Amino acid sequence: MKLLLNDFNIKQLAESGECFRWDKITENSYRGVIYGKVCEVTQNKNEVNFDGIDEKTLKEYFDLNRDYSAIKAKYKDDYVLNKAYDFGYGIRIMNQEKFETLISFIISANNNIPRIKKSIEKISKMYGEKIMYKGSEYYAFPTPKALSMAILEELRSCGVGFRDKYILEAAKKVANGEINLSEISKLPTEKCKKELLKIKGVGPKVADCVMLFSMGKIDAFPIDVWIKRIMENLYIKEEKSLKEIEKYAKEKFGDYAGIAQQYLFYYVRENKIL
DNA sequence: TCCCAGGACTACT
DNA sequence: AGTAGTCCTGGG
Repeated sequence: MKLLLNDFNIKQLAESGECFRWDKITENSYRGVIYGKVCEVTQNKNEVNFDGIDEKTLKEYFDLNRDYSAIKAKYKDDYVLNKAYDFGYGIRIMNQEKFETLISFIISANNNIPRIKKSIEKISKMYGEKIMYKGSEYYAFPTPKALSMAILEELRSCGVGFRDKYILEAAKKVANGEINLSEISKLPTEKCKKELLKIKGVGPKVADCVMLFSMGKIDAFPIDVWIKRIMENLYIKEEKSLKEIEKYAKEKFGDYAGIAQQYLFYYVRENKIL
């Protein structure tokens, strides 16, 4: 299926750090394992070809119904943000699967992106279903039930380290219904966050990432070390606590704080500024 | 060898 | 309420 898209760049998305299951195939094509299927995206300028996934799912996953240019235009007086928008052109806030996002960001704590990706691949291979695509094997991210039956030592062998117990506990809670992620996602952002924080291994940053990248809560503003640095150095001009930075960001960026966050993050990280 | 990585938990005030 | 110390792991 071919679509003409503005504000879409699969390369930027795949490397943005909000998703972990996209890999480069050629210079302009990427493959991702999403919603239990393999999706191949080939892009030439604004002409984007999708294979493997239906249009409805794609529009949901890539947030294609949102007008990013209109949102960016609201902040045209913000010099830093505009630099970030230009640099990260094509980044969007995706709607990924909730359970996968929860586990992925539990793994992300005090970790780095290459290792996070490696761990998720291993977990999928060990507990997920095999998918064949163009003659290659891929593995879907496991269901809560499948992952809840994992053995701790096995999980540890996926390179997740001390997070093994958090992953297993979270999977069990989702599998037995103690936590219902889709119900939680219907709550307003602050209440939703409160529920997510009940899960061990989920702190403020991870909860915000889960809400932003899988629950459509684009006002969520995850604060990692990079975002802390950029906010303190380029906006607030002094050191602040995480709570104060969050308050400042939500006042400054409003309902679209999460979108601003994602561009700012990509901008500072890729340029290694600050 | 030590240090760090998109934090969170624990154990203290 | 707020804050040091500690934590798997592997790449530099």
